[in-house]
Amino acid sequence: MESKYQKVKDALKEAILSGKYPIDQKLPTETELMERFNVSRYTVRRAVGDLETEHFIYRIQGGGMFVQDWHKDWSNESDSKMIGVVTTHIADYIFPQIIYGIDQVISDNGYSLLLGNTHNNHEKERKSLINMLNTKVAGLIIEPTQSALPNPNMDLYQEIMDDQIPTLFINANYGATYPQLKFPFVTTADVDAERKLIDYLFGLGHESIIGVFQVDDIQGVHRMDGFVQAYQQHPDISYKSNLIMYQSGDALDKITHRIETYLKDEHRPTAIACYNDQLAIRVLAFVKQLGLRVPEDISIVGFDNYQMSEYMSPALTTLNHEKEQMGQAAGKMIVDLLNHKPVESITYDPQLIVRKSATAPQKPTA
Amino acid sequence: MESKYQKVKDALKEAILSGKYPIDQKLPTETELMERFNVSRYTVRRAVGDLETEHFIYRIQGGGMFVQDWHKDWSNESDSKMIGVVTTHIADYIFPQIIYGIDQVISDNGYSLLLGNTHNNHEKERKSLINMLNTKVAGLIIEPTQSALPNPNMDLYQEIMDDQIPTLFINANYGATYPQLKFPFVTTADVDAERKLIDYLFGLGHESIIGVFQVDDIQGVHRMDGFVQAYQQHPDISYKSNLIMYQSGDALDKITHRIETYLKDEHRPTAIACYNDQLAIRVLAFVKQLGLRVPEDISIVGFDNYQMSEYMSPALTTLNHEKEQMGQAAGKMIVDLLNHKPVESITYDPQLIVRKSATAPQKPTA
DNA sequence: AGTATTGATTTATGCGGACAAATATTATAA
DNA sequence: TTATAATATTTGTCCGCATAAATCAATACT
Repeated sequence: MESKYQKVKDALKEAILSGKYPIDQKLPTETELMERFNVSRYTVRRAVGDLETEHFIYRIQGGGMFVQDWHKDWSNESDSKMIGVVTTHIADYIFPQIIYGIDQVISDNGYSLLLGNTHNNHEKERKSLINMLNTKVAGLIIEPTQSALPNPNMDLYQEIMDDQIPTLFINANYGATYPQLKFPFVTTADVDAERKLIDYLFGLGHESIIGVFQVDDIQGVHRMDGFVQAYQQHPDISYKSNLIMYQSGDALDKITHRIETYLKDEHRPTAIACYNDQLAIRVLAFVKQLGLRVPEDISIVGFDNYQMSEYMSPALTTLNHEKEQMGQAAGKMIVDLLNHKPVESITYDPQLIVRKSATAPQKPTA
Repeated sequence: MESKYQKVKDALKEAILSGKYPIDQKLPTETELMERFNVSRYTVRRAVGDLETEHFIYRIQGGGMFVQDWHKDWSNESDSKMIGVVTTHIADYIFPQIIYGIDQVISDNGYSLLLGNTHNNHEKERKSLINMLNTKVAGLIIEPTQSALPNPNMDLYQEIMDDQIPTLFINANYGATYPQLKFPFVTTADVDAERKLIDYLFGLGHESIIGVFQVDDIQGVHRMDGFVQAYQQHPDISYKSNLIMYQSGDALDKITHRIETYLKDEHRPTAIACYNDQLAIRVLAFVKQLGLRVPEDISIVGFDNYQMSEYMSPALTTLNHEKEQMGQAAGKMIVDLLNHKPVESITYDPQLIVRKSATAPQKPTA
C-alpha cells in the first residue's frame, strides 16, 4: 500500500513534469490540496516538503508554493553553501570591514565565504570569476574592477546572468552601464555626498580647493562629479577649482608632486579634497612634511571615515561610509536572493563627520 | 531565533561530526531525544528527518537510528581546489594583509580561498572548522582562537590530523601545547623581539615602563614574557615594572583607566609598551587627551608595524611584522604540503623600527 | 538446542489544532 | 491618487494523540 503522502507527492510531481504547472507558476495552497486529496495538512506538507528538497518546488512563507526550474541539474551542485565575493582589494582599506559584515550574515545562514581578489585588474577579475563559476558557488557578490572603464569580461557576466546565479554588486550599479545586467546592488550616494562635503568647505570660506580623484573607479568618477557640481553651483569661484585625476596604478609621488605644484602658487589653494581617507592620510603626511600646518595653513578632507582617521593629527574631517552595515545588507540581500525573496537595491547616504582637519582659511584668498 | 528542530539537528550533527557517535553507532531513540531536548516527538522527527536526507544518519523502522558513513563522502576523491583559512579577525588590523599574502600565492597555483572567522571565540571556531571539513577543503591554514587557553575543539583538530588534511598554523605553534598535533607553523619570535624592544627603552634611559598585554592569545603571553625577561636581566630596576593584563573581551576604558592610575603616581612611568600597534594607537590618543605629550612626557611603543602607524603623530616606534611576507610563506607552505613536499616551520624575527614615539625620558626618574 | 509465539520497543504514517511569521489584499485616510 | 493601516491569507513551527509496521528480546514449546 502506497502511503498517502506518496500519492500526493507523485500526483504533484507528475503535474509539474507534464507541464501542467509551468516554471514559477503558483501551486494550489495547502488548504486547497487538503481538500482536493482529502488528506490532512500534515500529509500535504510532508509531500511538498519532499518535493522541495528534491528541488521541484520552492516555498515562500506567506507567499505560496511555486514550481522550481527543475531543468537545471541541481543534483550535483545544489549543496554548495558558498558565496563568492570578488573584490578589488581584500587587504586594503575599507573592504575588510565590508567582508566582515557579509560574513556575519551569511555564516549565520550556514554559508561560507569564498574570496577572490582582482587587484583592480581585469585579467585577474576574469580568473576569479571563472574560478567562482567552476566551484559552483551558490551566489556572488561582486565589486566590479575598474568600473569606470569598459569591462572586457562582459561575456562572463552574461554567463552568470544566463545561469541565473544569484548575484549582486557592491559600490557600483553595473545595470546603469550595461542595461542587460539587471543585478541588484548596494552602493553609496557618492555624487551628493561629495557635493555636500565641498559645500561645507565653501561654507567655511574656502574658494580654491584641490580635488584629487581616482578616475578608473566609478566611485571616484562620481565623487569627482560631486566636486564639479558643487563648483557649478558657484560660478563666481569655479575658476579657482583645481582637479587632479589619477588611476589606480599611478605612483603616489606623481600625485603629491602635482599637489606641490599647486601649493607653490601665489594664490595657493586653501583646501584639498581627497578621493578617500587612504589618500587623505598620505596627503596629510605629505603636506606636513612640506612644512604646512593642517588645518591652519591648509584644510584636508577625505571620504569613507576609515577606522584610523580619527586617530590622525589632526583627526580627519570626512564622510561616513557604513562599511560593516553595507556588508551586512549585502549578506542579507544575497541570502534573500537564494531564498527567492524579492530584494531591493540600497543606496546609503554618507553623513558628514566634522573633525579637526578642516577649518576656515586663515587669510582671505581674495 | 533559531527554531527548536534546528537546535536539535545542529546538536546531533555536531555530536556525529565530533565523533561522539561513531559510524554505525545506534543513536538515542526518539523518546530519549524528546526528553533530553525537552521537545515534542514532531520536533525530534523533523530534525532526524533532515539529517537523514543529508545522509548523516539512516533509520530502520523498529530498529533505531544509526550514524551514516559521512566520512566516505569526502575522502574518496577530493580534487577540491580550496584552501580554508580560519582566523580570529578577518577585518581588523594585520590579518587582512596576511590573507592577502596567502591569496597571492595560492591563487597563482590555482587554489582559492575559503574564509572562516572566529571572533576569537571557541564556539565560532568550532562552527568554522566543521564547515571547512564539510566543504572538503584541500588544505587548512589556522590561526588558533584564544590560543593561550585550553582549546575545547581538540577533537576536531584530532580529526583533521586523522584525515591527513594538509594543515598549518599561523601565529602559534600548537604542537608545543598539544604534542599530538604535529602541524607545521609560521610565527614570529615574539619573546625575543619584545625583550629587544624593552632593552631599547632601557637604553634610552627608561626604567619604569608599563607593559600592557592581551593574555588569552599565546602571542600576547609571549610578548609579556619578553617584557618580563628584559626586566629580569636588570634586577636593580625590576621593581619599577608595571604590568597590565587584559583579555580580548575587555573594554578599552578598563585598560585606559588602569593606565591613568599608574600615570598619576608621583614617580610615574616614563614609557608604555603595548601588546600591538592597534592598542598603542588608542593608548596614544588617550594619553594625549590626558594632556601628556608624546614622546616628551611619555614614550609609547607598539608591535606589528601596522600600516597606519607611520602616519600617527608622533609616528609609532614599533617592531616590524612581515605580514604580507608571512602570508606568502604560509601560502607557499600549504601548496608544498599539497604537493607532498617537505616543509619546515618558519619563525620570523621582528626588526626594531625606530620612529618618533619614544625618546629618552625628559627628567631622570631616579 | 532450536523454533515459534508473544509482547515490548521503536520507527512510520497520519490526524487535528494552535500560534507565529511573512506576505497579500483590502480598506482607510491624507 | 497615493500612502498607510488594518485585515486576511498562506506558509512555518510545534504540540498531543492514535495507529501501523518493523524489529528485538524474552518466553514457551517442540
